[in-house]
Amino acid sequence: MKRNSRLSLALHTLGHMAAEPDDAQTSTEIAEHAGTNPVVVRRVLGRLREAGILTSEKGHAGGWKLARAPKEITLADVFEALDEQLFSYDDNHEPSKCAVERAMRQHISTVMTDIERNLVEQLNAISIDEMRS
Amino acid sequence: MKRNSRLSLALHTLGHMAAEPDDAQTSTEIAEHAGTNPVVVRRVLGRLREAGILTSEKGHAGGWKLARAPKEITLADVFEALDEQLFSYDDNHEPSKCAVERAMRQHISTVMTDIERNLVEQLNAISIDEMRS
DNA sequence: TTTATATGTAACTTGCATAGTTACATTATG
DNA sequence: CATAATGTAACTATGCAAGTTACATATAAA
Repeated sequence: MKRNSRLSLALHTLGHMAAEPDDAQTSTEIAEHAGTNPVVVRRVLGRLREAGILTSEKGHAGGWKLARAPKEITLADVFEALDEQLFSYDDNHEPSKCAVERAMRQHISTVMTDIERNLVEQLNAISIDEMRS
Repeated sequence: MKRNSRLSLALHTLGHMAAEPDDAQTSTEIAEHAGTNPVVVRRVLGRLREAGILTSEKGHAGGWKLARAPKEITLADVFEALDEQLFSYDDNHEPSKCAVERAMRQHISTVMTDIERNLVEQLNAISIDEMRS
């Protein structure tokens, strides 16, 4: 697997779960289907659980399930749960002493914030359920 | 320096150049001001040169200059020159045998393309010149 | 109550992208 | 010719995410 495949893995898995919301799936099953490792699956799905999108049960007959109806889970929910940085611009700078640099950052930041709001709006309009077809 | 600072370095440098478009700056000067290394500067600015945004001259009294007026250089030009991946979603997959996965990818791709067009449009409306203040 | 089977998670390895560095060839100016 | 700049190859250092191993914990079934 390459980099930044968390979103990919999450959506793929949620897509399958949306088709059969009552069947629990184990991380081993999910990992085999997705061509990765059970621990990686648990790490990614763990974030979705923390966000209230999935539930997990330990032990015999345990596994992972949707925490609510597929129609009630939007793409924006998933993005936020994974804490995906949508843009590659590095925003974690300490304050610069250079006025030019500060001005540039400010401008970029404004544009990015604007675009991000726009994106989240669009992502919120799409549920996992309607993404399967 | 951390990761993905190419855009940051490029904009910062272009900002200064826009203020004094006729003064050539050496990669050593630029590196010192930006707190990095001359070779790194040459690598990043080299991309801007390939894109026709900057020119460079070797030898005594050489250095880097804007290739055209600051008003004619947009944020979109810079983004494209640096080949920045705007979104973190990994799109470089081989075709999947799983229909659910293909459907998810298709949906995401549609949303991303839409957002990206929107972003480029906004970036094209902002020139380096007007970003200084 | 024991056994099998799941998650949760820490600790480590691996792979890859980027920054940083060193060294040197090339080129242009004075 | 000496100086000072870019251009670039080759290497090291760093950081991050995926992948792996190992094991503690929890739960269901035998």
